[in-house]
Amino acid sequence: MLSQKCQYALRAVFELSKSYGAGPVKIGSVAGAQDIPQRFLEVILAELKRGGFLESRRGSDGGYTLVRSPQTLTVGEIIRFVEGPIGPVECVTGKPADGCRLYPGCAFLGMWRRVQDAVAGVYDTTTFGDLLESEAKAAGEFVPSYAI
Amino acid sequence: MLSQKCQYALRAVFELSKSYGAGPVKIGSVAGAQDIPQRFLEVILAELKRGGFLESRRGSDGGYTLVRSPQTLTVGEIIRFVEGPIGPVECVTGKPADGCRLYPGCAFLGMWRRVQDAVAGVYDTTTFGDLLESEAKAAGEFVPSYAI
DNA sequence: CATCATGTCTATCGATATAGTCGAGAAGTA
DNA sequence: TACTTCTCGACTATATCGATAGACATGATG
Repeated sequence: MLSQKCQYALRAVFELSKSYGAGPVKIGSVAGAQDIPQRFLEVILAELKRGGFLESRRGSDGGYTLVRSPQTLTVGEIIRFVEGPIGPVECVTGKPADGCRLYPGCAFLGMWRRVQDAVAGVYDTTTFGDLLESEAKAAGEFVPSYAI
Repeated sequence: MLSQKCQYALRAVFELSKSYGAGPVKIGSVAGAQDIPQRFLEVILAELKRGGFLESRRGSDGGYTLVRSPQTLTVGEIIRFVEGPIGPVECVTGKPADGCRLYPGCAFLGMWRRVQDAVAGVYDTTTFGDLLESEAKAAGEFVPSYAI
């Protein structure tokens, strides 16, 4: 399960993707649009900036800007930055010998790797550009039932 | 990331799979073979018993027995019992409206479901019988480097 | 029946992570 | 100057995790 913080980070980057190339977006605006506690979001955006994903400006007309194009920025990059390595168990995320006394003969290792590959495969092939498309498509398909 | 407890549970069931049909296995024996703190394992095995996965006998010659054949028992069943539903976020594990103000138009929903399907796909198609085979195979391939 | 070996139950504990808040300050803009 | 916005560091409450402890129940054995 991804942490709430990580989900907020993804939603924030997604929101900034919408305004890519259109000037800075204020924290309050992102918080409102994505339903994120503002003071918490401040912390998160500052981290993402330090990670090189965002730029910022202060003062009125200030706000945050996405550095790279949503078309090339993947969900996996953000998740790894916020959460650390992706994977179901420590044996396959970093130093494998770490405590696993059963390594490398462990019967579960193959399964863990299959899960890891499957998950990382999805996250690393999904860009924020893709997500923008998804949302546009969903909005297009959505037919409000105003008709009786 | 799966909890330590869940990994212990899987290793314990795996260990019991080895003795399926061959009488009860003591807690201490499982704990030793799989490197699990015994008092913690007691708690875990008791839960698995309550879940209907194991049977037990007390006294000397006592211990735990796997109820179903390793060939039909999947890893997914154990994980769900110990951890609850499988999935990267709450939106796709149970009641979806739970707080997600953006549901059902959420741009991430499709991705979450792809991840969930991929993960559950692996866990639900891996039986403890498969794991026994993996281990046997790994043991066969393992060539200790005694040769100079 | 006494005894020993084993599982069973309930409670507790310390450490860590999570989710979030707060106040003061720095840097832009008008 | 005054206002707006980001920035920084500290802080806190709560929950969960991983694990342990003690008392008890039950079965086998002699």
